[in-house]
Amino acid sequence: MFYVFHVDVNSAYLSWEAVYRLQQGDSIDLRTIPAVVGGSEADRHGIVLAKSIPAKKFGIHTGETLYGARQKCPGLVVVPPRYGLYMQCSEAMVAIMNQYAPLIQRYSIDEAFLHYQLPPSMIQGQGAEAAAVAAALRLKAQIRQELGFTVNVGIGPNKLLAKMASEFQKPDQVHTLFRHEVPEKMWPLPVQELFFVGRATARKLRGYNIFTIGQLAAADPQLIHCWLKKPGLLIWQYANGLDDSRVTDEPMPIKSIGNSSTLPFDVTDRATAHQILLALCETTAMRLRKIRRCAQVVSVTLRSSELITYRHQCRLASPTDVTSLIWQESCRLFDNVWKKEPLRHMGVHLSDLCSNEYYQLSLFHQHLEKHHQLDRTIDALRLRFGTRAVFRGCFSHSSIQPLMGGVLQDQEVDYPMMASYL
DNA sequence: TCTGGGGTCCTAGGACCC
DNA sequence: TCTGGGGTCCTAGGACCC
Repeated sequence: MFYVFHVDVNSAYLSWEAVYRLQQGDSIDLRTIPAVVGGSEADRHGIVLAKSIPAKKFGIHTGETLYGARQKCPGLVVVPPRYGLYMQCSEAMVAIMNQYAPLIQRYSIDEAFLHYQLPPSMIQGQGAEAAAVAAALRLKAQIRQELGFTVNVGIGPNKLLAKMASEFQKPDQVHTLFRHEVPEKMWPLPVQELFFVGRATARKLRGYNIFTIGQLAAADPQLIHCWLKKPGLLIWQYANGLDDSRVTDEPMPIKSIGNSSTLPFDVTDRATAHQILLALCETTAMRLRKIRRCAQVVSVTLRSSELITYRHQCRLASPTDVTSLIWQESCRLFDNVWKKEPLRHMGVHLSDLCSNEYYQLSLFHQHLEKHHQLDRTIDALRLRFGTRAVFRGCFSHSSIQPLMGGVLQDQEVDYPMMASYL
Protein backbone atom coordinates (compact mmCIF):
# COMPACT_ATOMS: atom_id res chain seq x y z
CA MET A 1 0.00 0.00 0.00
CA PHE A 2 1.46 3.31 -1.04
CA TYR A 3 0.58 6.84 -2.01
CA VAL A 4 2.35 9.27 -4.30
CA PHE A 5 3.26 12.72 -3.00
CA HIS A 6 3.93 15.58 -5.38
CA VAL A 7 5.93 18.37 -3.79
CA ASP A 8 5.80 21.72 -5.56
CA VAL A 9 7.70 24.77 -4.29
CA ASN A 10 5.43 27.83 -4.10
CA SER A 11 6.65 30.56 -6.50
CA ALA A 12 9.97 28.72 -6.51
CA TYR A 13 12.51 31.22 -7.86
CA LEU A 14 10.85 34.08 -6.06
CA SER A 15 10.62 32.27 -2.73
CA TRP A 16 14.22 31.12 -2.92
CA GLU A 17 15.34 34.60 -3.77
CA ALA A 18 13.30 35.99 -0.86
CA VAL A 19 14.79 33.53 1.63
CA TYR A 20 18.33 34.21 0.45
CA ARG A 21 17.87 37.95 0.75
CA LEU A 22 16.45 37.63 4.25
CA GLN A 23 19.50 35.54 5.18
CA GLN A 24 21.72 38.30 3.82
CA GLY A 25 20.08 40.76 6.17
CA ASP A 26 17.56 42.25 3.77
CA SER A 27 14.58 43.57 5.68
CA ILE A 28 11.96 43.06 2.97
CA ASP A 29 10.45 39.67 2.24
CA LEU A 30 9.86 39.64 -1.52
CA ARG A 31 7.01 37.19 -1.03
CA THR A 32 4.97 39.81 0.79
CA ILE A 33 5.17 42.56 -1.86
CA PRO A 34 4.47 42.69 -5.60
CA ALA A 35 7.75 41.28 -6.89
CA VAL A 36 9.03 39.11 -9.72
CA VAL A 37 12.22 37.37 -10.74
CA GLY A 38 12.96 38.49 -14.28
CA GLY A 39 15.66 38.37 -16.93
CA SER A 40 17.75 41.30 -18.12
CA GLU A 41 15.81 43.71 -20.29
CA ALA A 42 19.01 45.24 -21.67
CA ASP A 43 19.90 41.78 -23.02
CA ARG A 44 16.34 41.33 -24.29
CA HIS A 45 15.64 38.53 -21.81
CA GLY A 46 13.04 40.62 -20.06
CA ILE A 47 10.30 38.24 -19.08
CA VAL A 48 8.74 37.20 -15.78
CA LEU A 49 10.32 33.96 -14.51
CA ALA A 50 8.46 33.84 -11.18
CA LYS A 51 6.04 36.09 -9.33
CA SER A 52 4.98 36.66 -5.75
CA ILE A 53 1.37 36.14 -4.73
CA PRO A 54 0.82 39.92 -4.36
CA ALA A 55 2.19 40.31 -7.92
CA LYS A 56 -0.20 37.65 -9.15
CA LYS A 57 -3.07 39.70 -7.76
CA PHE A 58 -2.16 42.37 -10.30
CA GLY A 59 -2.76 39.85 -13.07
CA ILE A 60 0.94 39.27 -13.74
CA HIS A 61 1.69 35.92 -15.41
CA THR A 62 4.88 33.90 -15.69
CA GLY A 63 6.33 34.37 -19.17
CA GLU A 64 4.94 37.80 -19.83
CA THR A 65 7.24 40.74 -20.51
CA LEU A 66 8.55 42.81 -17.65
CA TYR A 67 7.30 45.78 -19.62
CA GLY A 68 3.78 44.34 -19.55
CA ALA A 69 4.08 43.43 -15.87
CA ARG A 70 5.07 47.00 -14.96
CA GLN A 71 2.08 48.34 -16.86
CA LYS A 72 -0.11 46.27 -14.59
CA CYS A 73 1.80 47.16 -11.44
CA PRO A 74 3.92 50.33 -11.62
CA GLY A 75 5.73 49.77 -8.31
CA LEU A 76 6.72 46.21 -9.20
CA VAL A 77 10.04 45.04 -7.74
CA VAL A 78 12.11 43.10 -10.28
CA VAL A 79 15.12 41.04 -9.23
CA PRO A 80 17.51 39.08 -11.48
CA PRO A 81 17.72 35.28 -11.29
CA ARG A 82 20.50 33.31 -9.56
CA TYR A 83 20.24 29.84 -11.02
CA GLY A 84 23.11 28.44 -8.97
CA LEU A 85 21.28 29.36 -5.78
CA TYR A 86 18.08 27.74 -7.02
CA MET A 87 19.88 24.50 -7.79
CA GLN A 88 21.16 24.41 -4.23
CA CYS A 89 17.70 25.09 -2.80
CA SER A 90 16.34 22.26 -4.90
CA GLU A 91 19.05 19.88 -3.69
CA ALA A 92 18.39 20.78 -0.08
CA MET A 93 14.67 20.09 -0.48
CA VAL A 94 15.24 16.70 -2.08
CA ALA A 95 17.62 15.82 0.76
CA ILE A 96 14.81 16.41 3.26
CA MET A 97 12.34 14.44 1.14
CA ASN A 98 14.77 11.56 1.25
CA GLN A 99 14.25 11.34 4.99
CA TYR A 100 10.64 10.33 4.28
CA ALA A 101 11.16 7.83 1.49
CA PRO A 102 14.03 6.23 -0.39
CA LEU A 103 12.31 6.70 -3.76
CA ILE A 104 12.18 10.27 -5.01
CA GLN A 105 11.71 11.34 -8.61
CA ARG A 106 12.89 14.84 -9.46
CA TYR A 107 10.56 16.24 -12.03
CA SER A 108 12.04 19.69 -12.40
CA ILE A 109 14.05 22.13 -10.34
CA ASP A 110 11.05 22.84 -8.11
CA GLU A 111 8.95 19.68 -8.31
CA ALA A 112 9.49 16.14 -7.14
CA PHE A 113 7.45 12.98 -6.60
CA LEU A 114 7.82 10.78 -3.54
CA HIS A 115 6.71 7.16 -3.28
CA TYR A 116 5.23 6.95 0.21
CA GLN A 117 5.09 3.37 1.41
CA LEU A 118 2.72 2.66 4.28
CA PRO A 119 3.63 0.05 6.90
CA PRO A 120 2.33 -3.45 6.06
CA SER A 121 -0.07 -3.26 8.99
CA MET A 122 -1.91 -0.43 7.26
CA ILE A 123 -4.61 -1.49 4.89
CA GLN A 124 -6.53 0.65 2.52
CA GLY A 125 -8.97 3.09 4.08
CA GLN A 126 -9.31 6.12 6.24
CA GLY A 127 -6.44 5.16 8.50
CA ALA A 128 -4.04 4.92 5.59
CA GLU A 129 -5.21 8.20 4.12
CA ALA A 130 -4.84 9.94 7.46
CA ALA A 131 -1.35 8.53 7.91
CA ALA A 132 -0.29 9.83 4.50
CA VAL A 133 -1.68 13.28 5.23
CA ALA A 134 0.12 13.36 8.56
CA ALA A 135 3.42 12.51 6.89
CA ALA A 136 2.90 15.16 4.21
CA LEU A 137 2.19 17.77 6.86
CA ARG A 138 5.40 16.87 8.67
CA LEU A 139 7.40 17.03 5.44
CA LYS A 140 5.96 20.41 4.54
CA ALA A 141 6.65 21.79 8.03
CA GLN A 142 10.21 20.48 8.04
CA ILE A 143 11.02 22.09 4.69
CA ARG A 144 9.57 25.35 5.90
CA GLN A 145 11.42 25.27 9.20
CA GLU A 146 14.82 24.16 7.93
CA LEU A 147 14.89 25.87 4.54
CA GLY A 148 12.57 28.83 5.00
CA PHE A 149 10.31 28.33 1.98
CA THR A 150 6.88 26.80 1.60
CA VAL A 151 5.67 23.99 -0.62
CA ASN A 152 2.40 22.44 -1.64
CA VAL A 153 2.13 18.69 -1.26
CA GLY A 154 -0.41 16.77 -3.32
CA ILE A 155 -1.30 13.23 -2.30
CA GLY A 156 -2.88 10.70 -4.64
CA PRO A 157 -2.92 7.07 -5.68
CA ASN A 158 -0.76 7.90 -8.70
CA LYS A 159 1.50 10.64 -10.00
CA LEU A 160 -1.17 12.34 -12.06
CA LEU A 161 -3.62 12.77 -9.19
CA ALA A 162 -0.84 13.79 -6.79
CA LYS A 163 0.25 16.46 -9.24
CA MET A 164 -3.28 17.70 -9.79
CA ALA A 165 -3.75 17.86 -6.01
CA SER A 166 -0.65 19.96 -5.44
CA GLU A 167 -2.11 22.60 -7.77
CA PHE A 168 -5.21 23.21 -5.71
CA GLN A 169 -4.96 26.06 -3.23
CA LYS A 170 -1.58 27.71 -2.62
CA PRO A 171 0.65 28.35 -0.76
CA ASP A 172 1.80 26.07 2.07
CA GLN A 173 -0.95 23.46 1.73
CA VAL A 174 -1.41 19.71 1.72
CA HIS A 175 -4.20 18.49 -0.56
CA THR A 176 -5.45 15.00 -1.35
CA LEU A 177 -6.97 13.62 -4.50
CA PHE A 178 -7.89 10.06 -3.67
CA ARG A 179 -9.83 8.12 -6.24
CA HIS A 180 -13.12 8.60 -4.43
CA GLU A 181 -12.52 12.36 -4.39
CA VAL A 182 -12.05 12.72 -8.15
CA PRO A 183 -15.70 13.45 -9.06
CA GLU A 184 -16.00 16.10 -6.40
CA LYS A 185 -12.54 17.74 -6.54
CA MET A 186 -11.31 17.33 -10.12
CA TRP A 187 -14.23 16.88 -12.48
CA PRO A 188 -15.75 20.34 -11.94
CA LEU A 189 -12.48 22.07 -12.94
CA PRO A 190 -12.06 23.75 -16.36
CA VAL A 191 -10.55 21.30 -18.81
CA GLN A 192 -7.40 23.39 -19.36
CA GLU A 193 -6.38 22.75 -15.76
CA LEU A 194 -5.82 19.09 -16.56
CA PHE A 195 -2.19 18.10 -16.96
CA PHE A 196 -1.31 17.98 -20.67
CA VAL A 197 -4.24 20.08 -21.78
CA GLY A 198 -2.67 23.28 -23.05
CA ARG A 199 -4.18 26.24 -24.81
CA ALA A 200 -4.52 24.60 -28.21
CA THR A 201 -6.13 21.42 -26.91
CA ALA A 202 -8.49 23.33 -24.60
CA ARG A 203 -9.64 25.43 -27.55
CA LYS A 204 -10.35 22.32 -29.63
CA LEU A 205 -12.21 20.66 -26.77
CA ARG A 206 -14.37 23.72 -26.25
CA GLY A 207 -15.23 23.49 -29.94
CA TYR A 208 -16.66 20.07 -29.16
CA ASN A 209 -18.58 21.43 -26.16
CA ILE A 210 -16.20 19.98 -23.60
CA PHE A 211 -15.51 22.58 -20.92
CA THR A 212 -14.76 20.66 -17.75
CA ILE A 213 -12.51 17.75 -16.85
CA GLY A 214 -15.65 15.78 -15.96
CA GLN A 215 -17.10 16.29 -19.43
CA LEU A 216 -13.86 15.04 -20.95
CA ALA A 217 -13.90 12.03 -18.62
CA ALA A 218 -17.45 11.18 -19.69
CA ALA A 219 -16.78 11.59 -23.42
CA ASP A 220 -16.38 8.64 -25.78
CA PRO A 221 -12.64 7.85 -25.90
CA GLN A 222 -12.90 6.73 -29.54
CA LEU A 223 -14.28 10.12 -30.47
CA ILE A 224 -11.56 11.93 -28.52
CA HIS A 225 -8.95 9.77 -30.22
CA CYS A 226 -10.42 10.66 -33.59
CA TRP A 227 -10.33 14.39 -32.77
CA LEU A 228 -7.01 14.70 -30.94
CA LYS A 229 -5.09 11.60 -32.05
CA LYS A 230 -2.80 9.89 -29.56
CA PRO A 231 -2.56 12.73 -27.01
CA GLY A 232 -6.37 12.61 -26.92
CA LEU A 233 -6.35 9.14 -25.42
CA LEU A 234 -3.82 10.24 -22.84
CA ILE A 235 -5.84 13.20 -21.61
CA TRP A 236 -9.02 11.11 -21.59
CA GLN A 237 -7.26 8.69 -19.24
CA TYR A 238 -5.96 11.58 -17.14
CA ALA A 239 -9.48 13.03 -16.90
CA ASN A 240 -10.54 9.69 -15.46
CA GLY A 241 -7.69 9.72 -12.97
CA LEU A 242 -5.87 6.90 -14.77
CA ASP A 243 -2.07 6.90 -14.82
CA ASP A 244 0.04 3.81 -14.29
CA SER A 245 3.48 5.44 -14.52
CA ARG A 246 5.73 4.66 -11.59
CA VAL A 247 7.78 6.96 -9.42
CA THR A 248 11.32 6.25 -10.56
CA ASP A 249 14.68 7.73 -9.70
CA GLU A 250 16.32 6.43 -12.85
CA PRO A 251 17.17 9.42 -14.99
CA MET A 252 15.49 9.54 -18.38
CA PRO A 253 17.96 8.81 -21.16
CA ILE A 254 18.83 12.05 -22.89
CA LYS A 255 17.37 12.18 -26.40
CA SER A 256 18.54 15.56 -27.55
CA ILE A 257 20.62 18.45 -26.37
CA GLY A 258 20.77 22.03 -27.51
CA ASN A 259 21.42 25.65 -26.69
CA SER A 260 19.77 28.76 -27.95
CA SER A 261 19.90 32.41 -27.09
CA THR A 262 17.98 35.57 -27.67
CA LEU A 263 20.72 37.93 -28.82
CA PRO A 264 21.41 41.32 -27.27
CA PHE A 265 21.10 42.86 -30.77
CA ASP A 266 19.58 41.84 -34.08
CA VAL A 267 22.02 40.03 -36.33
CA THR A 268 22.03 41.15 -39.93
CA ASP A 269 25.23 39.74 -41.39
CA ARG A 270 26.44 36.25 -42.15
CA ALA A 271 29.83 36.54 -40.46
CA THR A 272 28.33 37.55 -37.12
CA ALA A 273 25.73 34.83 -37.43
CA HIS A 274 28.44 32.22 -38.02
CA GLN A 275 30.34 33.43 -34.99
CA ILE A 276 27.24 33.13 -32.83
CA LEU A 277 26.70 29.62 -34.16
CA LEU A 278 30.23 28.80 -33.04
CA ALA A 279 29.53 30.11 -29.54
CA LEU A 280 26.38 27.95 -29.41
CA CYS A 281 28.19 24.90 -30.82
CA GLU A 282 30.92 25.25 -28.19
CA THR A 283 28.40 24.96 -25.37
CA THR A 284 26.23 22.30 -26.96
CA ALA A 285 29.09 20.06 -28.08
CA MET A 286 30.76 20.37 -24.68
CA ARG A 287 27.57 19.12 -23.02
CA LEU A 288 27.36 16.33 -25.59
CA ARG A 289 30.89 15.15 -24.79
CA LYS A 290 30.17 15.40 -21.09
CA ILE A 291 27.41 12.80 -21.40
CA ARG A 292 29.62 10.69 -23.70
CA ARG A 293 27.39 10.82 -26.73
CA CYS A 294 27.76 11.58 -30.40
CA ALA A 295 25.06 13.23 -32.47
CA GLN A 296 23.72 12.15 -35.84
CA VAL A 297 21.38 15.05 -36.49
CA VAL A 298 22.23 18.75 -36.32
CA SER A 299 19.52 21.40 -36.26
CA VAL A 300 19.72 25.19 -36.48
CA THR A 301 16.85 27.35 -35.21
CA LEU A 302 16.36 30.99 -36.21
CA ARG A 303 13.92 33.58 -34.93
CA SER A 304 13.51 36.81 -36.82
CA SER A 305 13.02 40.23 -35.28
CA GLU A 306 9.37 39.76 -36.28
CA LEU A 307 9.33 36.68 -34.04
CA ILE A 308 8.93 34.22 -36.90
CA THR A 309 10.70 31.01 -35.89
CA TYR A 310 11.95 28.35 -38.26
CA ARG A 311 14.53 25.62 -38.21
CA HIS A 312 16.53 23.45 -40.53
CA GLN A 313 18.11 20.10 -39.78
CA CYS A 314 20.17 17.45 -41.46
CA ARG A 315 21.57 14.03 -40.80
CA LEU A 316 25.33 13.67 -40.66
CA ALA A 317 27.19 11.10 -42.71
CA SER A 318 28.64 9.79 -39.45
CA PRO A 319 27.97 10.61 -35.79
CA THR A 320 30.28 13.15 -34.17
CA ASP A 321 30.98 15.08 -30.99
CA VAL A 322 33.61 17.36 -32.55
CA THR A 323 32.83 21.05 -32.07
CA SER A 324 34.30 22.20 -35.36
CA LEU A 325 32.42 19.59 -37.40
CA ILE A 326 29.14 20.47 -35.73
CA TRP A 327 29.85 24.12 -36.33
CA GLN A 328 30.69 23.52 -39.98
CA GLU A 329 27.37 21.74 -40.46
CA SER A 330 25.49 24.45 -38.55
CA CYS A 331 26.90 27.12 -40.86
CA ARG A 332 25.92 25.12 -43.91
CA LEU A 333 22.38 24.73 -42.58
CA PHE A 334 22.26 28.41 -41.74
CA ASP A 335 23.40 29.49 -45.20
CA ASN A 336 20.79 27.26 -46.80
CA VAL A 337 17.88 28.60 -44.83
CA TRP A 338 18.50 32.17 -43.69
CA LYS A 339 16.24 34.60 -45.50
CA LYS A 340 18.56 37.58 -44.79
CA GLU A 341 16.11 39.17 -42.38
CA PRO A 342 17.35 40.52 -39.01
CA LEU A 343 17.64 37.73 -36.44
CA ARG A 344 16.69 38.07 -32.80
CA HIS A 345 17.39 34.52 -31.65
CA MET A 346 19.53 31.60 -32.76
CA GLY A 347 19.91 28.01 -31.59
CA VAL A 348 21.83 24.80 -32.25
CA HIS A 349 20.36 21.41 -31.30
CA LEU A 350 21.76 17.90 -31.56
CA SER A 351 19.62 14.78 -31.67
CA ASP A 352 19.59 11.13 -32.63
CA LEU A 353 22.33 10.59 -30.09
CA CYS A 354 24.41 7.45 -29.91
CA SER A 355 27.25 6.21 -27.76
CA ASN A 356 30.67 7.71 -28.45
CA GLU A 357 32.52 4.47 -27.65
CA TYR A 358 32.78 3.00 -31.10
CA TYR A 359 33.60 6.41 -32.45
CA GLN A 360 36.49 6.79 -30.07
CA LEU A 361 37.92 3.44 -31.05
CA SER A 362 37.73 4.17 -34.74
CA LEU A 363 39.69 7.38 -34.85
CA PHE A 364 41.81 6.37 -37.77
CA HIS A 365 41.68 9.73 -39.43
CA GLN A 366 44.51 11.97 -38.40
CA HIS A 367 42.63 15.23 -38.73
CA LEU A 368 39.70 13.91 -36.72
CA GLU A 369 42.06 12.74 -34.05
CA LYS A 370 43.51 16.23 -33.78
CA HIS A 371 40.08 17.82 -33.46
CA HIS A 372 39.21 15.27 -30.88
CA GLN A 373 42.24 15.95 -28.75
CA LEU A 374 41.72 19.69 -29.04
CA ASP A 375 38.14 19.38 -27.76
CA ARG A 376 39.21 17.14 -24.88
CA THR A 377 41.98 19.51 -23.88
CA ILE A 378 39.68 22.53 -23.96
CA ASP A 379 37.02 20.67 -21.97
CA ALA A 380 39.58 19.78 -19.32
CA LEU A 381 40.89 23.35 -19.08
CA ARG A 382 37.40 24.77 -18.74
CA LEU A 383 36.52 22.24 -16.10
CA ARG A 384 39.60 23.15 -14.12
CA PHE A 385 39.85 26.90 -14.63
CA GLY A 386 36.31 27.89 -15.55
CA THR A 387 34.44 28.25 -18.81
CA ARG A 388 36.12 31.54 -19.55
CA ALA A 389 39.65 30.20 -19.22
CA VAL A 390 40.06 29.40 -22.89
CA PHE A 391 38.19 30.54 -25.99
CA ARG A 392 38.65 30.78 -29.72
CA GLY A 393 40.72 33.63 -31.05
CA CYS A 394 37.96 34.98 -33.25
CA PHE A 395 36.13 36.12 -30.12
CA SER A 396 38.99 38.13 -28.69
CA HIS A 397 38.09 41.42 -30.38
CA SER A 398 34.40 40.74 -30.59
CA SER A 399 31.40 41.74 -28.52
CA ILE A 400 30.05 38.21 -28.88
CA GLN A 401 30.41 35.92 -25.90
CA PRO A 402 32.64 32.93 -26.73
CA LEU A 403 30.18 30.49 -25.17
CA MET A 404 26.47 31.00 -25.56
CA GLY A 405 23.40 29.32 -24.22
CA GLY A 406 22.98 27.56 -20.95
CA VAL A 407 21.74 29.19 -17.87
CA LEU A 408 24.40 28.17 -15.37
CA GLN A 409 27.30 30.26 -16.54
CA ASP A 410 27.28 32.46 -13.47
CA GLN A 411 28.01 29.63 -11.10
CA GLU A 412 31.30 31.04 -9.96
CA VAL A 413 29.66 32.42 -6.84
CA ASP A 414 29.06 29.80 -4.20
CA TYR A 415 25.97 30.21 -2.10
CA PRO A 416 25.74 28.98 1.48
CA MET A 417 23.69 25.87 1.95
CA MET A 418 20.07 26.65 2.58
CA ALA A 419 20.13 24.25 5.49
CA SER A 420 22.01 26.93 7.42
CA TYR A 421 18.80 28.94 7.57
CA LEU A 422 17.62 29.15 11.19
C1' DT B 1 14.57 49.00 -24.79
C1' DC B 2 7.45 44.04 -25.71
C1' DT B 3 8.09 38.07 -26.43
C1' DG B 4 13.52 33.01 -22.32
C1' DG B 5 15.55 28.56 -22.50
C1' DG B 6 15.60 23.70 -21.57
C1' DG B 7 13.36 19.54 -23.08
C1' DT B 8 9.83 15.33 -25.08
C1' DC B 9 6.56 13.42 -28.18
C1' DC B 10 3.51 13.21 -32.23
C1' DT B 11 1.99 13.85 -37.04
C1' DA B 12 1.85 15.18 -41.90
C1' DG B 13 3.84 14.89 -46.11
C1' DG B 14 7.45 13.94 -49.50
C1' DA B 15 11.12 10.89 -51.28
C1' DC B 16 12.32 6.52 -52.21
C1' DC B 17 12.15 1.48 -52.60
C1' DC B 18 10.03 -2.90 -53.77
C1' DT C 1 2.42 5.33 -69.78
C1' DC C 2 -4.58 7.66 -67.55
C1' DT C 3 0.33 3.37 -62.54
C1' DG C 4 -1.45 0.13 -56.65
C1' DG C 5 -0.01 -0.24 -52.15
C1' DG C 6 2.98 -0.91 -48.24
C1' DG C 7 6.97 0.30 -45.71
C1' DT C 8 10.84 3.25 -44.21
C1' DC C 9 13.36 7.38 -43.75
C1' DC C 10 13.59 12.18 -43.38
C1' DT C 11 12.15 17.01 -42.41
C1' DA C 12 9.15 20.55 -40.71
C1' DG C 13 6.05 22.00 -37.56
C1' DG C 14 3.23 21.94 -33.59
C1' DA C 15 1.72 20.45 -29.06
C1' DC C 16 2.93 19.90 -24.30
C1' DC C 17 5.83 20.31 -19.85
C1' DC C 18 8.96 22.97 -16.43
